[in-house]
Amino acid sequence: MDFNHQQIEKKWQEYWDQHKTFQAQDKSDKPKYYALDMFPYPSGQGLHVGHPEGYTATDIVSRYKRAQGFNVLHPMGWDAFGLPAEQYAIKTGNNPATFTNENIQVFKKQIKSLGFSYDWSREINTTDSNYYKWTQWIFEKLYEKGLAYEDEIMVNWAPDFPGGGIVVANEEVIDGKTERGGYPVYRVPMRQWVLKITAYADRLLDDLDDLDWPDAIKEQQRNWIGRSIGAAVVFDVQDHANQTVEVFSTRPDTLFGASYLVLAPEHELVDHIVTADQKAVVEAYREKIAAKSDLERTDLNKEKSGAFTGAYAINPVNGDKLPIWIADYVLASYGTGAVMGVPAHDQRDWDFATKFDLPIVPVIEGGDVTQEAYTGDGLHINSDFLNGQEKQAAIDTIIDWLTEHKAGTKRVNYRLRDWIFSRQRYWGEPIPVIHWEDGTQSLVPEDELPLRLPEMKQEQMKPSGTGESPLANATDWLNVTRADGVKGRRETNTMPQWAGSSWYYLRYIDPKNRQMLADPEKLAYWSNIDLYVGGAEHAVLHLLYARFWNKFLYDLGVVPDKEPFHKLVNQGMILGENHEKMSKSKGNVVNPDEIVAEYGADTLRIYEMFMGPLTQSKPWSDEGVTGSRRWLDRVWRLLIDDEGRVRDHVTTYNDGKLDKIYNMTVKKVTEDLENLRFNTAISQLMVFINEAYKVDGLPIQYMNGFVQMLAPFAPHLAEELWQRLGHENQSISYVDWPQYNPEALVDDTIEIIFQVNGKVRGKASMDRNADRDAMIAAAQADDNVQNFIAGKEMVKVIAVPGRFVNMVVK
RNA sequence: GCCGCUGUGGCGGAAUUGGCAGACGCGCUGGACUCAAAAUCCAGUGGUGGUAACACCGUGUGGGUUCGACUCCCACCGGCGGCACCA
Repeated sequence: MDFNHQQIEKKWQEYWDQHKTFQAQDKSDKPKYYALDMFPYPSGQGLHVGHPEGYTATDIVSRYKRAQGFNVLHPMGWDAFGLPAEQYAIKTGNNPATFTNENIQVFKKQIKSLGFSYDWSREINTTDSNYYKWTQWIFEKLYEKGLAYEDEIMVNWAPDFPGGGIVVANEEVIDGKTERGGYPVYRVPMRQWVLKITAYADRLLDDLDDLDWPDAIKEQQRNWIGRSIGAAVVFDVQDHANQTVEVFSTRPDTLFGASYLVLAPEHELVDHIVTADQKAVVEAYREKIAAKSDLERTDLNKEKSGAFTGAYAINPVNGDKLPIWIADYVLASYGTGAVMGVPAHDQRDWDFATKFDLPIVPVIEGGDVTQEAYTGDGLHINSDFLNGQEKQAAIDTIIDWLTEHKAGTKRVNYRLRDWIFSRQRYWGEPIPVIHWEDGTQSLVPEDELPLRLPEMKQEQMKPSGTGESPLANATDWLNVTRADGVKGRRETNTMPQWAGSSWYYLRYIDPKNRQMLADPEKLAYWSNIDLYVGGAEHAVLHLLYARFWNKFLYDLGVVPDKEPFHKLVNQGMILGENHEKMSKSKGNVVNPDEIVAEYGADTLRIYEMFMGPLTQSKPWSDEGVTGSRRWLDRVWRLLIDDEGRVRDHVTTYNDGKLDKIYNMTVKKVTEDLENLRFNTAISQLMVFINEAYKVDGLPIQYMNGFVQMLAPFAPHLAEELWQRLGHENQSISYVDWPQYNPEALVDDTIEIIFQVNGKVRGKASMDRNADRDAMIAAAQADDNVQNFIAGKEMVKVIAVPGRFVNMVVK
């Protein structure tokens, strides 16, 4: 008879709840282990089969670590601010808070049905004012340190976004479109809140080296930060004695090859230097550019464009007159917003110079600059004092020269921009700032935090579409008066969804603390996170922002570690049966609730872990699910008879037949768990069960050990078996992990492979201590080996005792 | 275009430091049980040839290093992901 998963799973989930089995201890002599999942956004869609994959992985590790004697912190919470709830609220008239809480309840029920060993007493919710009080507190600290500021900057404006136009961060723009929904993004100047993540650029880059993270993610962060080292070079402008143009170049050694300068169209100098006869051309060009979205400026428009300002700059190194152009291939937001055009040695400049017929002067030997730019190394030519030098030497020389002549300096630039932090939305943390009518600005005092979101009606929640936030409609909340009678208006923008998730891992450590973000002693005990599992899609959003906030909090002395997540693992995606990404439109979506109802949570857990390596994407298979259930039934039947009693062949007598396979299994499963190789661990458990079916007597000791090893994977079934095997009133969760006896793994005889010219021609069972000569003799005596060596000249014999003999013949 | 990952049976995937390729599971085939079916248990299952022993071929393609290569090196092809005028 098969086991009744519905009954067993309900029973043990209730047991765990009632006994608070998985509550982490705040104070303990045990070593700690902190296993964290990326907390979900509780969407109305409910759980997806991708969620349980990462959650099962951390749950297995958590259960394994508890059995190893660790005090384990394994929490779960809700990243519950976000646009979908607000859009739904606007559409239906629901309150986003109510709606969000309903979604959370659905998610929680689904997650609980999978039997994860979360410490639910530490559950957090980013939309809870007791939580976002501290999100606001961190913002205030950033503000006080000058790292949160308001500025008129070029922002990413997505006017078509559902529910009204919105500003998004650079990290949220993919191919000139919004990361969510794919709406076109335009660069427009707006007054917005910005966090100075660039102040941490070097540390964010350098500290990546010590992290145990997937290379792909580290590489993405490195690219995103994009540090480049070069020089700033200052050019005087002809006929404008008080104007200079500063350019940034990673190749200052090519300065003698500069034939023009290019400013970004938005560069402030343009208006000052443009000549009367070029003014119309420049203005027309700027208008054309302004109407383009980012996508049109990059992807769809590889052809260079630009306009001549009529002005000339003076090359500091040789006094040459260089025409100053504007062109949109130069970005206002990077470097100084101006470049020197060296067409001979930069492909972009070459394209531009070719189009506008500007001179191309080679200054490095090599390549054919009439065909394309030459970017390789070589000896400098046409370069006065740099002639004959190679690239690096020339760079050093020119930087010295520029510094000495006050015409430039060494300079480091980053691709990383400051984090655009304000959103024109209702459903987010209010930014705790007040704008006073006397023109000053102040923070909401710390003792007045949290600054709660006001309740709003459906129609008030709609953004105006002009960039004004809906909170501007909350008149009672909006207006404040100071003790001295000065009137003020609250900041109406809210924080982006990434705010709450940038520090949530800290709050689990002390979730109910009203005095501080978290108790320093508790932080010291639990830091750092030992294992963090989540999807790779957060490579440069959540993971970069969280590192930034952690470093800031570290500088404040609030957190003890300079990095939040020492070990990060990205689970692969679970694809549909047709090997494509699951999506409603493709009709290949699997609902975990159905699997749990029909086959049980243990089956889903085993199946998702057995599919393949955690980090790899792999397709779903309904037949694979039934196979996993079949195996659990097979385990059950091995031990339990039709009446629900332990079978007679489970015995205290050990005939030794399972000694080797049992000890091998303990060894392999333990090692695999340490390395998150869940698929091969399960496969080893299967091998053990196959062997157990072949013998007459099942030693109770081995069956206990097996059930313990099964417990992290299939906890409900394992608890039930554990109880039936005679362990009444005891959860398996804290029973010591089984040990193996290395001696049991060693056989007296070993199979030795006989090779001829590297090909296997025979094998024989030999004493494990057989020496080289004995092995070679045995090989030569083998009939089939004889067929291949007879009459041939023996060139060489390689023999590794205990393994193989290889005879090389000619 | 640049960077990272990846390519193994019909399918998902195994394979310490280079040392028996295909563990385990799915699927399929056969057998046992059954009046029969399902379920279960047992066995087989990379291809070709052979009754068999065994032989030859085989880890994306082509070369190389080695006694020996899925594993290391070079070149190329396909798939996935990221970045993409960042000077």
